[in-house]
Amino acid sequence: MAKSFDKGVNYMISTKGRYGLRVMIDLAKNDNGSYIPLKDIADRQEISKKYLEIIVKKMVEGGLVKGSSGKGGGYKLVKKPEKYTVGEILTLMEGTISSVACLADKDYDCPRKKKCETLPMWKEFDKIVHDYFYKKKLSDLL
Amino acid sequence: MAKSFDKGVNYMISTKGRYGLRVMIDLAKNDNGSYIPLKDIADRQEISKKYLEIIVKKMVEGGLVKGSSGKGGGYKLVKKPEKYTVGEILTLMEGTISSVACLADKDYDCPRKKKCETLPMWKEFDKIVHDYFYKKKLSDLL
DNA sequence: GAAAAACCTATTGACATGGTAGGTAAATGG
DNA sequence: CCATTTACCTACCATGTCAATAGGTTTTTC
Repeated sequence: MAKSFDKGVNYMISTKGRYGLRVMIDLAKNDNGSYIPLKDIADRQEISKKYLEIIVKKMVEGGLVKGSSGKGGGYKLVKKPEKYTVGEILTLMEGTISSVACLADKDYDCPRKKKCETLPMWKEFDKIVHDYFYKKKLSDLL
Repeated sequence: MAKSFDKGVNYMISTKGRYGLRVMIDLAKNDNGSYIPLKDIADRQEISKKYLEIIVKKMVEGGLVKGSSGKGGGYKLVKKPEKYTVGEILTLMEGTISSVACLADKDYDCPRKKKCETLPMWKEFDKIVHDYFYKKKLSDLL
């Protein structure tokens, strides 16, 4: 199941974000009111159920979805698809969506910020990224 | 010199890209026709010279700058600042600028591409990123 | 009470990141 | 010609993430 092209290199969005988003889409598309078992999602999405457990755990902790144990259990969305932004999903899964370390931690105060020639560009770019993903709704992907 | 906030997390742009860009800017700003020693750049940029060696090596290999050994040696740009795009610099330093693995390798042919609900978004986003960084020139940062 | 499901804990190998250390080769100025 | 300056080269390191796999426990329903 491992994708070799996914290894090593540092992408902005890892499998956590990509798979997480696909789980959300799957939950939205297959919503019938009751809980959807992870096995079904794993089968449809062709992702190992075991790995998805890790992904979905984060989504439960982050309040994106809720789970129910036992027979007839599974996962479901807590809001309507149009109420989720792709940005909030990716931020939860990736930790941050910032392109550079300097901007990811709001508390970090760079001593070079006054004279840094690149900071304005990173800020501008970060805003573009942020705007793109937070304007996009989960419902836009269905 | 190590920045704790820079560790572990996967940012789109690592120190290689950020420092590399700052070296380029430094070379552009301090261009007087002759070679600029790495020590001077390291001092001005407050980055360890040893680490910068690794960064600059990539830039030489990639043809962004040229170096000259011996006394009076150092590095210089091979083109005028307005002839460099930020995109080409970052792509060289980071390997790729693609946000997701699926799109980074042009030869990779995803078996799910037909039914993937997220692929169009990644493509759209990648284009935004690409356009942003390739329209921006090194000279825009001086 | 069996089955189905989430949930929990641990481990793994490979690799990137962000450096450090120490040495060799080349070119110049005096 | 030789000391100095500089790039250039090779190796190493600790830490952490990534992308999983493995196996067990709890919860719930039929």
